[in-house]
Amino acid sequence: MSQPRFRNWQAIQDEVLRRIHARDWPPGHVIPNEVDLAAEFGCARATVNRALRALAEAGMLERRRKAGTRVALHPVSRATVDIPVIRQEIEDRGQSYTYRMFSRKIARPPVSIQARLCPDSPVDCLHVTALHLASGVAYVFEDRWINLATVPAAANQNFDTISANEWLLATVPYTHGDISFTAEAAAGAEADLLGTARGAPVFVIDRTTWDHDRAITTVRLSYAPGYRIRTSVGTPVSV
Amino acid sequence: MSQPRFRNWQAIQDEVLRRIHARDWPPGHVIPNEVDLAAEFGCARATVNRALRALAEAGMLERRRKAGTRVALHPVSRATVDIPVIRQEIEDRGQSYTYRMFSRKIARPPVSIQARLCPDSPVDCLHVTALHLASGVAYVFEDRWINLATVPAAANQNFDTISANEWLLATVPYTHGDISFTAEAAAGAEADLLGTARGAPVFVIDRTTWDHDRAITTVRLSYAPGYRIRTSVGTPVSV
DNA sequence: CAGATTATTATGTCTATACATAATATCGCC
DNA sequence: GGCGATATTATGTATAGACATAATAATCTG
Repeated sequence: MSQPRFRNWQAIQDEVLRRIHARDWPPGHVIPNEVDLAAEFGCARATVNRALRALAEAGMLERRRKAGTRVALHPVSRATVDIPVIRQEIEDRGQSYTYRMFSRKIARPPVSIQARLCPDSPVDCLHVTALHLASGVAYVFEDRWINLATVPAAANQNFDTISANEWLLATVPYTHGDISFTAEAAAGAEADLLGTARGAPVFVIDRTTWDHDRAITTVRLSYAPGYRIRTSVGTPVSV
Repeated sequence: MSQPRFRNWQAIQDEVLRRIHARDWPPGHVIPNEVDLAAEFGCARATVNRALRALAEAGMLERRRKAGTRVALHPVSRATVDIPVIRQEIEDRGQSYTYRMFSRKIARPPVSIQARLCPDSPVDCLHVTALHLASGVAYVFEDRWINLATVPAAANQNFDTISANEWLLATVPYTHGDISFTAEAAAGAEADLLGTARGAPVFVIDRTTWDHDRAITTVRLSYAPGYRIRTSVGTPVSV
């Protein structure tokens, strides 16, 4: 029984997926170990490892040392969402980007914001509100607090030509961030600026970013009606 | 100048990230090639490759053969969102899961659904609506069409005890899917079932899944107010 | 000089081997 | 039989070397 010899890791990945789909290896099933698979596929163990590791990252397999590799019981859909810079997002749609700042002042943030930016002791923050427009039409309203203890340089920026969104990305590197998506009712001023009725559903992205342990900024982005985040799931099978 | 010798790929990843954050390597900068970095770090090229590949997958670097590796110009936040089975999601919150089916009938879907499930020629589909409850409270309303040409077995399932969501995941493997997130106004029956006012903002997930080129199902999940998808971004630095 | 061909280069990957590490299984002891 | 020490096992990772591949740069040719 001379095997067709799977020579690259994608081919092995596809074959493993095929067996999962064909229920040769049903959910929960412990699959053969890397050495055996390498022998069966006629390749090095490192190649099998590469294929299985990729499948584990995609959520199809669960791997534990000594315990082995099993087919995931709950095949969660693991989608990767790219959240681009707003200017980029608009220009990628073939529309022209404009930007209008509405307010900019230094203040102590409300406790809800303090909890995220400076949980230990309140510090001065820069509060900026602005609107991003696509071909002249309101696209997203930005309500941002910048931690001046982490980013003192922000105090010297007036943000009337370049948005805080872009300035921060270009100036202040971050190590990690929290993001959440919700559907909320458009509040007063927000609704007016987005050109929608009060109480209309708006898609909201809340994001807080840090540089190591120091919070940089927290922002609420409320998108005009019709906004949709698209993504896809699925193992990168060469269909 | 004896280097500290970076012996594992995570250490190399951290060092590369440090240089990016420190603006030693600003956005757009072409970093040294793998051979040089391996020499500098005192490790094998494969180890450098592992570190850089991981950073490229995270969106921090852009790599092209021959052209080399450069720091990403637009550091898009690449977030991975796990979309679990609904029962799992509710039970993970420590709440009890219940399920109520509302309607189930075989019919030709409307054109908007046909476009996704059977673009070539209309086929019979199973239309199921149901409500998932967390500790007795409405959690998410499910409006699903199942392609009977792809999944004929679904016609024999009444879905009164097990939800279509779970049955499909356990029975029909899929290769890939489209997902989108929107904020929409709760429509009539939907609003009543979710226990919210009509027109109230609901978070909606639309998903269509395929097995290779054959569409399996398309579903609209509208979540009760307060629903929030959380995720995080950031390179896996060992902070 | 334009266009086609060839050389160069950096990443992509495979191999074989070795050792590290975490988790389980087993054994010996009380 | 219960419990702690030890052996075993599968994955995780590092290494040096090799060849593949894509994209660019250089060169040749009409």
